[in-house]
Amino acid sequence: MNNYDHKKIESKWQETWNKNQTYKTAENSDKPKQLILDMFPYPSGIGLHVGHPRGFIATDVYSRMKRMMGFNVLHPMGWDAFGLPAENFAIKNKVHPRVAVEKNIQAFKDQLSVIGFDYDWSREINTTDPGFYKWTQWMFIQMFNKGLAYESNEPVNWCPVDKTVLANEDVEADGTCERCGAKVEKRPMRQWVLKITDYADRMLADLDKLSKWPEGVKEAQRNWIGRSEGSEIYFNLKFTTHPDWNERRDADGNPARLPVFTTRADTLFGVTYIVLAPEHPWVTLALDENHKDVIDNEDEVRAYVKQSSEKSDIDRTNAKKEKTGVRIEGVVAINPANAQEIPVYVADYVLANYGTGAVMAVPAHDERDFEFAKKYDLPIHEVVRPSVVDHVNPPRTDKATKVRRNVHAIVYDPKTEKYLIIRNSKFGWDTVVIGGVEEGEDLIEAATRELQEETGYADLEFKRFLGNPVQASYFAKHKDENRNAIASALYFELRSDAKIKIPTDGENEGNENVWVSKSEFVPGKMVNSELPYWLARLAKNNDEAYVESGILVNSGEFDGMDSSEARKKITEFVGGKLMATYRLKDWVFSRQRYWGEPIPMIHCEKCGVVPVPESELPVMLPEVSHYEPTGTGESPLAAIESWVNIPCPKCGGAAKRETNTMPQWAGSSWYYLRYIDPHNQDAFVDKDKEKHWMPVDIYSGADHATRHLIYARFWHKFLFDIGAVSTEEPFPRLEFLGYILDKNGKKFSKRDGNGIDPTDVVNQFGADAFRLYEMFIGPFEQTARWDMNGMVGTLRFVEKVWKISEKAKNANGATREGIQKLLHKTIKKVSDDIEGFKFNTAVSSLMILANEIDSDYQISVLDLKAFLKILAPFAPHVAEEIWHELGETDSIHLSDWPKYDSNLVIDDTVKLGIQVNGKVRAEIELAKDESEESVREKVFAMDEIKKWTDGKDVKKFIYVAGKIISIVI
RNA sequence: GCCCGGGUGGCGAAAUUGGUAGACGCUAGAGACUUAAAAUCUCUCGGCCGCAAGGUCAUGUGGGUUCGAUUCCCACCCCGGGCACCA
Repeated sequence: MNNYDHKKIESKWQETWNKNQTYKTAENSDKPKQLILDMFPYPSGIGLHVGHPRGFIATDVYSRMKRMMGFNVLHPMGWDAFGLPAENFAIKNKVHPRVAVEKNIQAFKDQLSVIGFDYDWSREINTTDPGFYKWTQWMFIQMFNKGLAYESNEPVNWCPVDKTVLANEDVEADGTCERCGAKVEKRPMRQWVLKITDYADRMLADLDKLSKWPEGVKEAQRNWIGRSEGSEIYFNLKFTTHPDWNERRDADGNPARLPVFTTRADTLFGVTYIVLAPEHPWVTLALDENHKDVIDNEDEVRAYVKQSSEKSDIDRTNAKKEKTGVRIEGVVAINPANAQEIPVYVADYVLANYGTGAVMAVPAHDERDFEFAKKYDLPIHEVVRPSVVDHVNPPRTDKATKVRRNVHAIVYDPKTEKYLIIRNSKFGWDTVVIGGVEEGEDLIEAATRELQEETGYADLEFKRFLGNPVQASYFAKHKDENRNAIASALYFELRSDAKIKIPTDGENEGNENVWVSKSEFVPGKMVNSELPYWLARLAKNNDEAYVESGILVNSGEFDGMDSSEARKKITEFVGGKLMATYRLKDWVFSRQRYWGEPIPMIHCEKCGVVPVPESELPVMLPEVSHYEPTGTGESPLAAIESWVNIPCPKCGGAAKRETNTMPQWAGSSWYYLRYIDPHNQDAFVDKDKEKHWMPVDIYSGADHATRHLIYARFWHKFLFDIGAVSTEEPFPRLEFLGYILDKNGKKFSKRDGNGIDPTDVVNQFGADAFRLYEMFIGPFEQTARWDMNGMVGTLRFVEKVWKISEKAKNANGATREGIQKLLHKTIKKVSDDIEGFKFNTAVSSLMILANEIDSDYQISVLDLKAFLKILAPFAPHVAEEIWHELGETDSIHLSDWPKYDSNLVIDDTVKLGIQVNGKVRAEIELAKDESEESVREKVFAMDEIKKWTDGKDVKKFIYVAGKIISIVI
């Protein structure tokens, strides 16, 4: 054997594998299947950097192992090539997008080819291929036929730079375009929209079944779908200036009424006004030319609506901004719970596209309403009382409950900055001064009296109440009854130390006045369960809404009811309905750009919207002279009259093609299915083949939690519903790939010029060392930093493998027991680690084994081959080369995965640490199943142990076989 | 603000999920080989005390449970990500 020369062996084997079709997926096979999938790349003009192959190498390793384990493996690759970046690249470089994409794909393939992947290239797909997008269009028509694709004229996100509409998912949280960073505007425009919200509940519920998805991705999807349960409640309107309007009825015979969505129907009695979004249909109606007489301050309202329409979304949705609004004069709403007449406002803190675009405002129990009410001086009515259950003496279910009024006196001494508490030595507790309110007493009198009786302090100044009462439930032992204490807190400051004398027996027995600092004046150190509320109100000066659940008050017959029960009961009571609403919006599906799938629809003057007949698919993307966006809301396709104007397929009359195209996410929503049957002309996938290969066994890729993975799940569920696929979820196991950053923790970017071309690294270190390093760099799902120094380590490892193979081959001896055992342990570990996507520790264990072999080369050729086999997925070229050097003629990658001998994996003896009082003091080698008696004897005979135990009492001797020995003295 | 992740040597990280913390790799230092350098090989490498044996502190911070805690519980701090005027 010569010296290790990666250039020679890598190109040799890549050519051989190609020639022999080593990795071709069998069309008919008795073997069990594995569909191992990467998120297919977007062939950008910049090319790949070292971060991209990480995921591809991982699935390559995984698929190679599975193939050797006897699976029929489908590990395909393809291109997601429609969409804005490809088009923008093409415009900038003055080439046709198709030409640019072809060039980019070739560049990507060149970069990938040197790494030595096991793709079956005969199944390559490309979303811009008419044979592919024919089916994307076909699926769109199926959605249209099921009513899931519809036209809408709602205001949509418009990117002024890319000159196209964006889906909500394409807009960043700060209101900028995800692609170009421009501020996104709202424009009313005719759009195709997919009714993804119809699937919201199922997508949410089925997340729970995806046990092999990272929790974070599922959580992001839950947030994105944003289901909240609540009630729709109807507020009738009363027109005060123009009562004739009160007689009007809608189509269902209802009077004018406003539906509102709320999650807090329990606070209905606390509603003090109604707020409508500026875009609310009722506001639009009232401002309409034809309804001039409905409200009194039309001009003012119109001005406000105009003003907020001119605000950007970012300004509109900034919670920190001060709230504004205008009262609509001449109309009031009727609270259905108590028939109270309440004012109606229009304010832009209410969003038109969430819920019903109208809210019932409960300033006492909602922060936003509270802020608005304070500003416009609207009433604040408490209807939910905070409620605590005493953690020391919780109420008993078998006892009667009595209600009692309490006062809590919070006393502060500004001079010492301390608080007064009572420390009771008899019961061992600290408490604030507490007392009952007696007949005919007000709260201040009661608190002042209690302070004097219990502490003697007589010169106190009452400052203020700490908000509304809090209810505390507890069991009062001395009275053998449950108590609901309605406690009010009163805040006092100490004026002077003047005291009166108090008796120290009776009720005061064991009591002692103590002044404590703020840090001790906290729940946990003191028994009062209400204390957190008092402290918060002390800090916030009572200037806060209580937004939690509690016990209802001031709510008529619902007083005393728990919030959660009241939500249902009050909704029923006022004839509302329980329902859920979603943050998720329907998917805006059209783009006013050239480089996308034409939407296969025809607009006929007579028949309306008619889908292109399926026999005429695909609707080919026509050639145009200008593919730059027009900016008018029409795509460049609209300019080609010969293409646009066609006879209606239904009536033969004059009709026009739809000129919008689909978004980039269309093809990627189902591409994985096409790999199964990529050349099928009659169906997007043959049904039997689909049944055989689906679901995808492993889906690996970067963070697309809220875009691709939402769309693809929705799309797949639709295909399932029309019987086109056999599973409800496409990807039962998702492996989330961490990014690779540069040495300084920065993302690789064209602008920073910090990209590292994998081809350069492969040229220098070889594909095998590169692959090993990409796997060794850290946990697969974790972000990693690229360090060229690390490449040295894996290259040394490959060279070591080369060296030990040659030495072992020449030695041609038997395997030493130590190596034998380690080999079998390593087989187990590598198998388990690859299965669990823990590639970094798999590589590490291979290194450990190589080091062990390197110590004396006492390994048989047979065992050496087993080592090569488990190395082969990571370093396919060098493993193949040595394999053939050892006389094999078939590919190592088609050989069988070694099995480990379970007897060899377990050690007969084991080294245990010996702890004395929790500290490791010595180490001992014992038989695996050594008896406790013999262990005890051996341990206490050891000098290192005698040193610690001599002359001491051994209180405890713990021996956990195979784990630890622990001595307590 | 709410919800997910995460915090371990100079660095990337391990640790059989309660049992000897720091495997494996990088960097650094010392040495061998060499005319020299590179490559390679050997040794050292968490902090502090010590010539050493050894001791002691140490897995973001502070408490707790336990014979024993990186792992479990409570409180808090920091970093990354998702959502956020969502009623």
